[in-house]
Amino acid sequence: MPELAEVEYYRKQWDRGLGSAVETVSSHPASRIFRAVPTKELCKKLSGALLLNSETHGKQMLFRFSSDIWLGLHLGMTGELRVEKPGFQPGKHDHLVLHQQHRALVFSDPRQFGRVRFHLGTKPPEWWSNLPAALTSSAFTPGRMKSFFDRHRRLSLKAVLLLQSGFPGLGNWMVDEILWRARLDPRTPAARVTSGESTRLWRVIRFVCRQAMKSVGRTYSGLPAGWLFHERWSATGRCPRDGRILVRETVGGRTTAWCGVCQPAKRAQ
DNA sequence: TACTCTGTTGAATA
DNA sequence: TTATTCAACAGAGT
Repeated sequence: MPELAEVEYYRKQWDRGLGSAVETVSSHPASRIFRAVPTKELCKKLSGALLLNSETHGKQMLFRFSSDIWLGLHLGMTGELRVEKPGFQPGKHDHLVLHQQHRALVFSDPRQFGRVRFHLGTKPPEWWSNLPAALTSSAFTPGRMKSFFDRHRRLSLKAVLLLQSGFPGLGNWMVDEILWRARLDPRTPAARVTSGESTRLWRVIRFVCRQAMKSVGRTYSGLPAGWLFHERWSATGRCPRDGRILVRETVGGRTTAWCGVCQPAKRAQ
């Protein structure tokens, strides 16, 4: 379940290949992750190109190569990037492998919910430039968040925060963590959030994103004790604040854990 | 063995 | 237009 910090972790895996040329490319062209991408052309173009830099935006990754080549990757649910030894033989789930002289850069995804994009041009592709404001950037303002809530008034907070068009990079556990910290019931309709709660929520979003980025890793084991994260997976998980057994229900179509005591339901008006 | 659950995106449906 | 449901896929767990 790669969310923004985990995506950042995977992006960095490929950093070891920065400045080096791709010698050959292997791929499973029929794999779903390529969607409409012309794999033949992608392999041909990337062969000989230098990996110049990379960045993440929410759950999206963009790798820039010489000769105006851009490679966009999305890990979906089970995708991962890793580095293997030179001459690596791709396994069943290794859909795209960039072979360099001293290593192989591997994109692997058993369930094929991930996605590869490909762009040629002097400027970044449109699907990259048009991404919503990053949550840790100055462009993500309380006002912007409020107007997003206004556009999705009837949706539960859980569902709204999962919308990548408003909160790029948030995933299931991060949203639960955020709502727990902001002491808001995940089922609360976006329209019922008061301006005070909204401000609090905005601060918590930035806090959780920054902390998650600081403890970048595949397992999030770097997250401080006392976070909901450590409790929310098990059926016997308890609220780190008051020790109550967490409620577990499907909200917004996703398994959600919250504390019925410190995240009280709003009464009907 | 057969079933359920996992979690993200986007298409289909309401 | 907006909200909900479901399919895509593979594997781990019961």
